[in-house]
Amino acid sequence: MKSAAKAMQAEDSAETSAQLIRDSIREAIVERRLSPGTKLSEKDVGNLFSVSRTLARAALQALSYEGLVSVEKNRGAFVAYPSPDEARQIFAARRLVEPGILREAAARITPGDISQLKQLLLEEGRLMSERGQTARRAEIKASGDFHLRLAEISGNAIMQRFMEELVARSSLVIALYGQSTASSCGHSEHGEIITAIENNELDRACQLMLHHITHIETDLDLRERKSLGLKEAFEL
Amino acid sequence: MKSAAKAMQAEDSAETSAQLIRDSIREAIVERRLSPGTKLSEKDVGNLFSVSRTLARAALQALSYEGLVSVEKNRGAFVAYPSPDEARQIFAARRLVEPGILREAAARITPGDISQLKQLLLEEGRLMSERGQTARRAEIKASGDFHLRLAEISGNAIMQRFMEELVARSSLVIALYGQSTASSCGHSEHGEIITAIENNELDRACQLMLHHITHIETDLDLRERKSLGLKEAFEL
DNA sequence: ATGCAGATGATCGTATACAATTTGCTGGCG
DNA sequence: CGCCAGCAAATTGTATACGATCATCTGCAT
Repeated sequence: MKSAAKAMQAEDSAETSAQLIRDSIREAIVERRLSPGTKLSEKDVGNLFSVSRTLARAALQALSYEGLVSVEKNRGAFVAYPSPDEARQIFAARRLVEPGILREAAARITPGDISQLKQLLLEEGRLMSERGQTARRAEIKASGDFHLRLAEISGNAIMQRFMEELVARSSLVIALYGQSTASSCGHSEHGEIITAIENNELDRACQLMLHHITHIETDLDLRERKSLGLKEAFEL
Repeated sequence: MKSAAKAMQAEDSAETSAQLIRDSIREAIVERRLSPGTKLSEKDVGNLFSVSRTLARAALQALSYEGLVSVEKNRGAFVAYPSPDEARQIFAARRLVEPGILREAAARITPGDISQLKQLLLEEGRLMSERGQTARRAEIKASGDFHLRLAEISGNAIMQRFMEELVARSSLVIALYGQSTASSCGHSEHGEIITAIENNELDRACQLMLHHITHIETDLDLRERKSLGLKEAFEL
């Protein structure tokens, strides 16, 4: 397999410090430890990770390219506060790409992949029944990982990166507009998709995926929340 | 229309210097004034734009997130040199998303959009018949703009940005592996797609789009070129 | 002559310093 | 009493400086 190449490349690039900080902050955002709109000052970030503003700034810039933080000139960086319209676009994008990814993945999937996905599902179910914030966070992550794993199986690194961005931003949207305190993702729907793939019912799997994404979106209340600044109030 | 909101936001963000540099370099890459593999040292870039290494570095970082330059730790930044496999993934991604974008665009397209697209086509045709490097460059840009304009019409900013990345990287791939010295994009195919949209033959338009993308890819010779370092020779 | 070791130069990685801009406060004026 | 001008503090924008890493070249030993 390609583990050799990957290891080589990893050893080579060696995750520069700024990337580590970026990953930490991203994880915090996706797991909802950081709320949308929170200010991320360069100094604070730098102090928090014991680096200079230079690296903090680089990390924040990187996150802004992923749409997870928005940097405003001369004002600073903030955890992104996606507008309802942005939220709709995110889910529209997922509806657009995920069936295609699913098809590619189904064409390349191995029995090993399937059992791995099932195990992921089990883990997800276990977390759902647990109580507590940490379990909730882990559940959020796990439910996203299902979609990410599918993208990985598809073998297209570009689509995989794009999906990572979409899933991360989806988590932000759900944090903002989600109502059902319960699971963000219909857990059972993931299972149905897997069995559809197993049975080679590709069209049905795609249908299920579409419904699944729409289902997540339906559980949102896409009304303008808070007033993240008068600016936005007049933009729309 | 939304020009007011856009102007407001533009006035607000005001394109920081690093972004201007990034845009300049990206344009140079897409128009093939910069060849894949060319070294972009921070000092040189800084001198060229009369800024410090700080800003040059930021611009190069940004371009690396778009996949147009690759930065190697402690070695520097280079214009990306996509591998054949990467090239295939880029076109696979386009086949995956462009039909969907086309559908969205067709649902929202206005007569004004259509005439604008046709005008773009005319311009493209005019450039095709011209000689000279500058005409060739303009043609490359115009043929990409067709796809970009479609994404813009679709009204999904996220997909639009993704398409911008894909089109830019496609240009790099064609620069590397393209054989037909002639047009990168079958010009006539763009026209057929538009007429299909006009006639509400949506399925046919998508089919044409898929063939079009595949046609571009077919005109490539996806064999390893040059030897961008023995490193890569052993990675695969 | 060939091959390895150490020095040298260039380039990147990171921190710090200074300039520019914004924000919030304070004080005077209508 | 409210409002605007102007100052002060904080934050970002950019440049420069220093340390670390890598590439190249020289010179000695084999």
